[in-house]
Amino acid sequence: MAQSLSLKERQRKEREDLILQVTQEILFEQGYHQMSMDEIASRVGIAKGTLYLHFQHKGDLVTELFARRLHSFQEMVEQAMATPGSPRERLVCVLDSMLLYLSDKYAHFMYAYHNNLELASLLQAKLSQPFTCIRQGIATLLEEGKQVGEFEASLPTFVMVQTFFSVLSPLAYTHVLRENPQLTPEELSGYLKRIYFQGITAHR
Amino acid sequence: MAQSLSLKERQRKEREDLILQVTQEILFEQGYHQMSMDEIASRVGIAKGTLYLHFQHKGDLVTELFARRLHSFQEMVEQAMATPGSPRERLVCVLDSMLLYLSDKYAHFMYAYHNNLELASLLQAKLSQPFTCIRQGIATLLEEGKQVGEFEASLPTFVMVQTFFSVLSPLAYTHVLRENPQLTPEELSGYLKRIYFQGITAHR
Amino acid sequence: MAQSLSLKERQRKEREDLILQVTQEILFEQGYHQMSMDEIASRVGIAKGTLYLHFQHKGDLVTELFARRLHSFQEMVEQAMATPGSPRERLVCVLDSMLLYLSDKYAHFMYAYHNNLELASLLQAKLSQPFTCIRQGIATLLEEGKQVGEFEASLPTFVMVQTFFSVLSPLAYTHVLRENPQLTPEELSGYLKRIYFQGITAHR
Amino acid sequence: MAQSLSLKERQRKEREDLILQVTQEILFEQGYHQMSMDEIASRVGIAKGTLYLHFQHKGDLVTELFARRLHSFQEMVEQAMATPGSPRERLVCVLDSMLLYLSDKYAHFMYAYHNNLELASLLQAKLSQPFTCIRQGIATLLEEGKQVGEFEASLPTFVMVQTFFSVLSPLAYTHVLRENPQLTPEELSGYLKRIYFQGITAHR
DNA sequence: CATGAATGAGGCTTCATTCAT
DNA sequence: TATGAATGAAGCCTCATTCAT
Repeated sequence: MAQSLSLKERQRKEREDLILQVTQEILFEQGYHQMSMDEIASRVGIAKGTLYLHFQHKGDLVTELFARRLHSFQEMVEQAMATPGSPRERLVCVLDSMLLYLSDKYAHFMYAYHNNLELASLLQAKLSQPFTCIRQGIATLLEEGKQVGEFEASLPTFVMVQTFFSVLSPLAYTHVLRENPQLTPEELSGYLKRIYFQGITAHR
Repeated sequence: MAQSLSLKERQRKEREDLILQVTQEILFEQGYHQMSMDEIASRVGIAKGTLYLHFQHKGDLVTELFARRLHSFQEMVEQAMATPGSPRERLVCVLDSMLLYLSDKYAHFMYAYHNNLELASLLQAKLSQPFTCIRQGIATLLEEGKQVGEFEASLPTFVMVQTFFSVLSPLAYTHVLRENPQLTPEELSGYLKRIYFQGITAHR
Repeated sequence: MAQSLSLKERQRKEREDLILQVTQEILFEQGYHQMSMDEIASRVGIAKGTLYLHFQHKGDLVTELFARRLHSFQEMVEQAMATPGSPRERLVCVLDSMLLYLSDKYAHFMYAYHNNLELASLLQAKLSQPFTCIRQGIATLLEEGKQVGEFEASLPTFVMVQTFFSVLSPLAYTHVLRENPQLTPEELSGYLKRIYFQGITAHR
Repeated sequence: MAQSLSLKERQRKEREDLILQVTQEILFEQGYHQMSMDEIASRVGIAKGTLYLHFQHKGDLVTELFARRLHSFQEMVEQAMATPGSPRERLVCVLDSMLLYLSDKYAHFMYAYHNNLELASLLQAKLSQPFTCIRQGIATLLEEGKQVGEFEASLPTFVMVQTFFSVLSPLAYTHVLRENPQLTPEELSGYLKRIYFQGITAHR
């Protein structure tokens, strides 16, 4: 009986994941407004009404998608941030985590997020907290690096943080990899790190 | 007679410009989907049907807007690229032009472009050519810089090009300025150039 | 075995009564259209499918509710009609019963009925018979009253019947009580009887 | 030109009237919720979207219908109330107006209003003012009649007002006429007035 | 019998596009 | 050429009803 309940629960979760996966794909292909509930249901292989048993509104579907993805993203980053080592080493670790994350299936999601103004209002509420946490963590690492002389103290931290995210923007990252198939993600990651860290290193 | 036609032509062009200007504004304010033909016509001060005498579809309106803006953007960049000086100096010149461009009224347009996935399919065809030209120009400058030892030769040029655009992505640029009002565009521009050029400078 | 069946029967009837009671409440609170099968099931504490074991359609639920209520209403009225006394006294008795009925919990049901056109088509078939019986009984009393000179003979009986129901229409009755909380149902009942009976009394 | 504009205006108004007329009919036949915008458009002979050029929401359609009908109803009643004569005579005049009103095509509308709880919330805002005015006028006449000894002073005025409306409730009125085709509206009106006025007349 | 997840028809509303004037 | 009323396809969402467990 408990077995059976847990089975149902599992199946429900599996379907929810499938719905979110399909949502992610269509969102990537077509954007938020072109994405229709009909098409999601049809691709998942369920009736339209069934979608609404899981998510009450179209917006909730997308909000939940991003919330879940960002949550796992945040966990990954925070784990990397807790690695022992110098600020620079820890920042490298964070960068590696993020690029690794981007090179897998979730890149699609980040791509959609960074390229759709219309999602902003939907998502801001749910997403601001994890984003702020992550940025704050990066900022702390950068300031520690400034104090030990690793990073250039005359650069404002928030510019360094923004550049950190710009350099490895999922848009740029996935675009480069798509256009240059001979390049491995690791190689690209190496190049980007070199540019970024050399760019912010303190003058001798 | 030819005079009269040319007058009509001029008036037609003026109205087209006005339509595109209004389109740009609404696009920035509301995004592509929310932008309605009704509102464009109403703001321009013409009837909705008249819009269709100039642009056959809503999509054409936006496509043409971006094509024209990108064209002037391309001209500006090419002019900067033709400046005399070392590759690095010319690249700085290009960067300055671009950031100047972003800091004025046209930032709106770039902002909308970089934030709306739905525009991508509409625009890709018309925009690939000028974008490719610009990237090619940057790539040439970077390779010249590698040959004279200014830039790090072991970095693939296309990574350097992509990073060039990432660092000054209008998304990041306008975002930083909005969040940090005490920062002038010139200061931000200085920081970004310092990071980027130090990042790609050849190791001594 | 027969005992067990009868137990089951009793439980089934009890649940049906509960379902109808809940239906009555929701109908009063929200109207027919807003009333959802989900909410009925949830308030009753059974599964939605179970509702359909008792009533095949949403409409049946309401039809049956009204049929049962009208039936008990009819019984009450017929009992009052059988009271000994003059036609006028017996009519007063009927009126008292009806107003008493309206002032208790069943007013809800009458209120809903008199205020929802959408129920009309559903109910007409099932309700015409008891309504006709009641009207017929009132008509008989009125005609007896005419013959003994209590009521004005020149008024058509069916007008007197209709006016009888109009004056104590549950809509008006509950409305007046709601708007004038200082008035007791008994006082209101007294006023209405005075107006009605003085209105139909034979001229001297 | 002005002619042409006025023609367009007239046609627009004519169509609006037609839409409201059709709305009234369907409302009477089916009730508010069963009434679909599709059916209205189809019966009027226009496209669904065209409805929305005249009325922004389904609710507005009904609200506007009732507002217009009540407005003309109110005007008629107020005119009757201004007639010279004793309170009783003026009240008779009002009653005649109202019953005349009910015997024409607008009875449908009153029927729908008095029988649909779901309309109440929609309409209350727009309708409370004219209704209150009318009731207030009736109340004033009744109180004048009490002071000159025409009407029974011991009856609360608000009960007399409510009974006034109950006796000539459109529901009852149209029902009686429908069931008794041999009865003319004038005859029915005479009977109802006799009952009502005899009912409220002061005891000698 | 009881359950409740799944269904899908149907309703309201928007808006790009057309076309008669 | 300019207009703007009219169109109707398409989208989101609800909820009565069914049926496999």
